[in-house]
Amino acid sequence: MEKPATIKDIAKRLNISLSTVSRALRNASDVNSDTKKAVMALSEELNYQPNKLALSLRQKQTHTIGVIVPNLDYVLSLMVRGIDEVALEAGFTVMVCQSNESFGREILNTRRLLESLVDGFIISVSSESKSFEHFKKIQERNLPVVVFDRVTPHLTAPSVRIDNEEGGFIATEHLIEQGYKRIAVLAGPENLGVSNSRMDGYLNALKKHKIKKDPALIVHCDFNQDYAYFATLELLAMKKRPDAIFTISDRMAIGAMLAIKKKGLRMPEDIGLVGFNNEPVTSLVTPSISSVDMPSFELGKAAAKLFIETMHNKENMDLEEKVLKPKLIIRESSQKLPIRK
Amino acid sequence: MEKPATIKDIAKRLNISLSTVSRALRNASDVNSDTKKAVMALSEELNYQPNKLALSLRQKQTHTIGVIVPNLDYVLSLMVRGIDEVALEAGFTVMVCQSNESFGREILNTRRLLESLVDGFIISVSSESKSFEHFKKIQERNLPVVVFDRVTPHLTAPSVRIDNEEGGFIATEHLIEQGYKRIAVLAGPENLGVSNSRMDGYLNALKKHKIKKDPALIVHCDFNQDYAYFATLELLAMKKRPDAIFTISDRMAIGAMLAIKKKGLRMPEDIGLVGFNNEPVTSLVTPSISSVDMPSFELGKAAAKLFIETMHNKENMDLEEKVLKPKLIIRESSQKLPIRK
DNA sequence: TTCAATTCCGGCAACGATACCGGCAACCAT
DNA sequence: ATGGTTGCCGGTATCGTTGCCGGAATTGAA
Repeated sequence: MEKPATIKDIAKRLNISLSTVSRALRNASDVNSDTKKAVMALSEELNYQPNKLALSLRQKQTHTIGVIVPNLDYVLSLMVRGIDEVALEAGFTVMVCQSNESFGREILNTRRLLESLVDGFIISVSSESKSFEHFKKIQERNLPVVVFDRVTPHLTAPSVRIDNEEGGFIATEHLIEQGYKRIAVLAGPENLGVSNSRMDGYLNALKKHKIKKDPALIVHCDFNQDYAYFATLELLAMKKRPDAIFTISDRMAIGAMLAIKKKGLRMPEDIGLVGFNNEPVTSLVTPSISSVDMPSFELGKAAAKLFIETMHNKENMDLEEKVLKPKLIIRESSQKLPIRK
Repeated sequence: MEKPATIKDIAKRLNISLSTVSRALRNASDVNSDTKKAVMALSEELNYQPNKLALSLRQKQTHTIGVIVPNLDYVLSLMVRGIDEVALEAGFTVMVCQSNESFGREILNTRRLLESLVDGFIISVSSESKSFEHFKKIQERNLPVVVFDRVTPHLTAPSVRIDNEEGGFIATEHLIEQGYKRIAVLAGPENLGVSNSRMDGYLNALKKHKIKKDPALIVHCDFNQDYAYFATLELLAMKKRPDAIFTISDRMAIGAMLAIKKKGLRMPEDIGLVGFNNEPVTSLVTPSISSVDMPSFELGKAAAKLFIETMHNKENMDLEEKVLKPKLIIRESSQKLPIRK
C-alpha cells in the first residue's frame, strides 16, 4: 500500500537537503561521514530504491537492451538465455520481441522498442526481411546495434555468428566421406544469409572433392518442416534421385526424414541425411539424425558482450565480426561406414 | 544524430506555450482548431514521439508487464507469444524473465522487474519454489498479479490454467480403456501443483474404474528427461512391473520411452505410454507418443486478458480462476485396440 | 587578526511531460 | 452598463533524480 520511499522522504526525515542525500547515496565525496551513515541507515530502513524512470529521464539512458528474434525455438531461446546472462550481469535489462519471421512485425517491434527508449539493439533478422531500412533508422539515431546468428551483409554492424560456411562444409564432406555420391541440399529462402553461407560450404566441399555441382540438387524452400517434406518428395521422385541430403536446419531435416520414410527408403543405407542446429529432437527420432552443432548459449553471451563493448566505444570501434566454430555430431542417419578407430 | 523532438521544440517553433501543445496533441479539448492543426502538422514534420519515460514518471505507470516463466520450452514460449499478442494490442510492453526453474533466480527476477517499475506481473512459478514471499511482496505494493499454467494454492491471485486433473483423468482412463491393468504414473516434484493435480486425475480414473491404487506405481522425480529415464528403469525392474505409464510431461515421456526401448519392450503391445503437453516431438519419435494437448497460445492470451481486467478493477475483483480444457491426442504408444468407428 | 583553503551543504535548474488554476477576451442576457 | 458564461490559452507545480554553483562554517597559516 505505502509508496516506495524517495530521496525527498529521506531528506525530510533527516532534515537535510535533497542534494546531500543524493550525494550521500552514491559517490559519497563531499559529504560528512556521519550524515552519510545516517542517510545510509535510513535508506536501509525505508528500503529505498532509486526510481529508475527518473534516473533514465535525467541521464538519457535506460539500461535496457532491445532484442529482436524471429522466434523462440530451441536454438534461439538458448541464445537469448546467453544474452540475458551477460546483460543482467552488466546491469542491463533485456526486452525480447519475437518477429515471428514476419517483416511487418519486425518493423513494429523496432518501433516499439525505440519508443521504449532502449539503449540499443541485439538483432537476429527475420527470414522474410529483404529491406533493412528500419534497422538503419536505429543507427541513424546513433544507437548501438549488434546482429547475431542471422546476420546480413546489408546491415553494417558488429556481428556474432557461427561459421556457417564451415558448417555446411563439414556436413557435406562427411557425407562424401561416407560414400554418398549425389548429395542434395535443402536450403532456405534465397535472401537468408545463413542459408546461403551453409550452401556455400556445401559447394566448397563438392569442389574440394571434385564433384560436379548439379543445380537440380539444390532446392530452396521455406524454413519449415512441411515445405521440406514436399521438397524432399520431389527430390526423391527424380529419375536420378540423390543418395544424400543436407538440410540447412533440423526442422527441414525432420521434414526430409518423414518424406524419406514415406517413400520407404532407409537411412543411412539408401540415403544419407544431415541437419543443422543439433536440436534435441535429432537424437530422439529413428533413425537419429546427424546434425551440425553450434554453441548457441555461448553465441548469445558473445553477442551481449559485443553489444556492451560497442556501446562503450561507439564511434571508433571497427566493425567487429565474431565467428564461432560449429561441429558435426554424427548419428545414424549418415553413418554408413563402420566407425574408424 | 539529431535528438528526438520534444513538446518544447514545437511550442517554441509555433510561439505558443507548452500546455497548449500538450493539449493539442491529446484530448484536444479546449484548443482552437487552427492551432491544433498547426501543432499536428509540425509534430508530424518533426516526427514527434512522446517521451515514454517522462510520461511514466508523471503518471506513475509504465505500461509494462513483467512476465516470469520457469523456462522457454515449446509450451511456455507459445504461451508467452499469446501474452505478447494481447498485451501489445492493449498498449502494454512485456518484459520476459526466465527463472530457469531456480528459486533464487525467481526472486532476483522479481526484484529486477520491480525496480523496472512494471505495472504488474504475470507469473508461472518455478518447480523449485516452495516459498512465495517474494510474490506476496508484489501484492503488498498493490500491483496486480496473475498466475498462469503453473499455479499454486499458496498464492492468492487470479489465475489461468488448464484443467490438469481432467488431463490426468482422460490420459489414465484412455489407458484403462485400452486394457492396461497396472498403470504407473511418473509425477514431478511433490510441491509442484500441476503435477499433483494431474496425479489426482490419475487417481480419480483408477477409482472410477475400481482399480486399486498401488503406491509402488506412483513415482516422483525431477521434471526432466534423465530422471524420468532412470525412474522408468526402476519401474520396469519391479517383480510385477507396470504395463502402462502416464507421465505428467512429455520430457518425462521421452525419458520413459528411451528406458522402455532400452529394456527391449514394445509400445503399445508390452507397455502403454501417455505424456502431457503434446510437444511436436511426441509425433516424431517412434513409436509416436500419445499426449494430452493443451491450448497454450490461448492460455497465454487469456492470462494477459485477465491481467488487464484485474488491473482495471483492482480491488473489487473476485479472484477469478479461468480453467481451459485439455484434450487427449492418441498416438501409437498407447493405441493397443483397433480404432473404433 | 586576517585571509585563504578546505569541508560540507543547500538552492536552483533541468530531464519531458501533464494537471490544475486562473486570466483575458468576446459574447449574450439582463 | 454590468455580470456571468464560454472559448482559448499561459503559468506554474510536479514526478524523482542529479549536476552545477555558490555560500557558510571551520580550520590553518602567516
